[in-house]
Amino acid sequence: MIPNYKLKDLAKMLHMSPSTVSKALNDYPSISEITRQRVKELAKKLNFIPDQTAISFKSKKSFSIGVIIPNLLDQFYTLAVSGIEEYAMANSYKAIVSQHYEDMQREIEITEMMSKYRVDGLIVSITKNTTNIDHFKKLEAMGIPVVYFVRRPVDEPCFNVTSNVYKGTFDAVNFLVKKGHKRIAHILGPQSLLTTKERYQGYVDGLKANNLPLDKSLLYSSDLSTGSTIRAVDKLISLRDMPTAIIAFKDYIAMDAMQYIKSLTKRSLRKIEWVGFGNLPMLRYLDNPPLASLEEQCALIGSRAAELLMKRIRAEDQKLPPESIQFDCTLKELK
Amino acid sequence: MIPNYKLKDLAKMLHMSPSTVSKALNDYPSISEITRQRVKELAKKLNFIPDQTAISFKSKKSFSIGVIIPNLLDQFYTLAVSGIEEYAMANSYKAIVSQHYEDMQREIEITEMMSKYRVDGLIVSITKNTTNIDHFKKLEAMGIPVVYFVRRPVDEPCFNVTSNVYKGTFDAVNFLVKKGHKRIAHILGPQSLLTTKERYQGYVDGLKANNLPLDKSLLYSSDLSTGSTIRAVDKLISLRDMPTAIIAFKDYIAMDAMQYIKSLTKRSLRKIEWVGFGNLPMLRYLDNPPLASLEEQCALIGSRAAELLMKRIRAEDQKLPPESIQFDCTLKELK
DNA sequence: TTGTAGGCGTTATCAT
DNA sequence: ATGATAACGCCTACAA
Repeated sequence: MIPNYKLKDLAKMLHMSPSTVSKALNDYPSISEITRQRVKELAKKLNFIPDQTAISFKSKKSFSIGVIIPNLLDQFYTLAVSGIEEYAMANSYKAIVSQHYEDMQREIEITEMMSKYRVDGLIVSITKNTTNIDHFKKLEAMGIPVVYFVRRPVDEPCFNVTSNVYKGTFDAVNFLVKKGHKRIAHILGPQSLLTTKERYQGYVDGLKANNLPLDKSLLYSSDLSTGSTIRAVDKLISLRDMPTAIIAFKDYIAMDAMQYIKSLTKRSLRKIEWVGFGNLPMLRYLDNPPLASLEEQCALIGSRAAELLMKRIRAEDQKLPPESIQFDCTLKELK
Repeated sequence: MIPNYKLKDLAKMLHMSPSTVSKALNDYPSISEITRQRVKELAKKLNFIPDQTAISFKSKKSFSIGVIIPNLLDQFYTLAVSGIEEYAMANSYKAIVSQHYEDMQREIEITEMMSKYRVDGLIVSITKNTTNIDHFKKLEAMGIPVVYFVRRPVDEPCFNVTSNVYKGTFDAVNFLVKKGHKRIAHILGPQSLLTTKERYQGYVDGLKANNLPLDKSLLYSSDLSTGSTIRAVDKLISLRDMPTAIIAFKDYIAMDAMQYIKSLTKRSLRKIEWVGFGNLPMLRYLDNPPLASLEEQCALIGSRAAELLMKRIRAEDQKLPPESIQFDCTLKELK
């Protein structure tokens, strides 16, 4: 059984006071080199590990950040979380991850748990149903900074890190036009999300830049569920003048849609080209991937969000002006 | 700005002592009903949140558990982590997740961080290169219980939760034999893993039960990397008497192998049937899934591991006898 | 350069 | 049934 030595124990062994030991371990300049060395040597020898709970208590910091995401099975979030964790660990912080599964009530409960845990800050990607963000505002009011990534509240200035999906969608339209497509549809994401509107605007402007008409019948929305995606696809393929290419809100929608189309007998439908968002690792396992995907910097988005949060945490109570960071998407041809 | 009320604040407002307030909030029987109510009412009104860092300090518990896994991108672990988190949260515990990416050195470092964080316990799936577990033993010696899941140390009695892959592989052989296969190969996982040996034994016994010879040339090992899997496949398909079916250590190996085979010109190879382990959600996106997969109770394995760990945490210093929990795999036909 | 003393917020023990 | 007090381990202002 390895004992848990305390400062006091080391002090006694070294015939010093606990404060001297503490200062030596924390490299206070007032401590003599020789003392510092003696202390550190013994600490190492005894495998002294300062009690983090005591340090947290004393410093009023938990050294942990909360992370709330839709779903860890979505590789976009898996990678983002990895980025967050990496950055956090490198800064002696730990991440506490939780999934809301698109349930706003759950999001609220998790947020409350996070405040009970006394996290020093929170990184969130809200649910598609999050209409109000009082729960997050409450955290901010308690002095716990919140940074959003990808999905963020509408109408509220906030700290956030996102992909430039406006430009991404714009690029996708250009790409498809160059490939000869003129009937380009777009399956939108949940209407409530800002990131849905941004893609939409990129789509509109992309068409305009190519002198293509905006045809509202080429626009359907999916709530991200497979069923909803299928309904959108059904609408699009029942058009007299079908689209020849479809830009999907994200890779998973493209995959669901393509799976569905494959299940249909009408083989010509398989000629419809797809462009998704994410360029997620799992695409490599598909026999028939989408034509292209807009690669997002998932892990980087996560780590920058963490960085931004840490900056706010370090700023303590001083109010910093909301900051938005955007990363470009890169269109990758997949076949 | 919402203030952080303390026990002392409530006490002052209620003209009571802090200890009475504390007892009331914690439902001590010695506190009168009326006092309890007055206290709770005010606490609720002021949104009083006890300082968890103080409670942790006082109680010498961090109320957090560490989780170390190979890689969050592997859906098996994603689901296991979800199970762990769910169980932890339901018990007012938080999970701190970290990935070792098969790097033993990293595993050691993470383990050390976890002890610095003073986690109350640790749940681990070791790396394929983890030859010694001194770092985990050290944690145990410090009074921090460790529970392994899926991948666990060889030669050491330990608390662990696994899938019954012996029976799973046995079932797979039976299944393939019933389908008419006689040349059944097995791509083993990393040799160091116990769970590799267990599958192997199930394979051997499965063949025996069906009066099929054990042909060592039908056995190759993959270190889980795509390259290594490809090399195993190459060996198998260059045999004069090729296998007609292959049992893969896990779904990802089957997927890598099938991708590789698809890239080859010899189309007949695509008739080789595959059986994987996991039946992971992403399989549904494959146009040509393996013939079958042995479904594992990923989330359940995670939550039971958490449950086991909590039991050990609650047992404090009393030594409990090592416990092994196994869940059956269920063979699912996928096409 | 080192030591002393007080306090962080909560809870447990003991006294009233 | 309630209150006073001490203690958890560490840090830091201040004293020596």
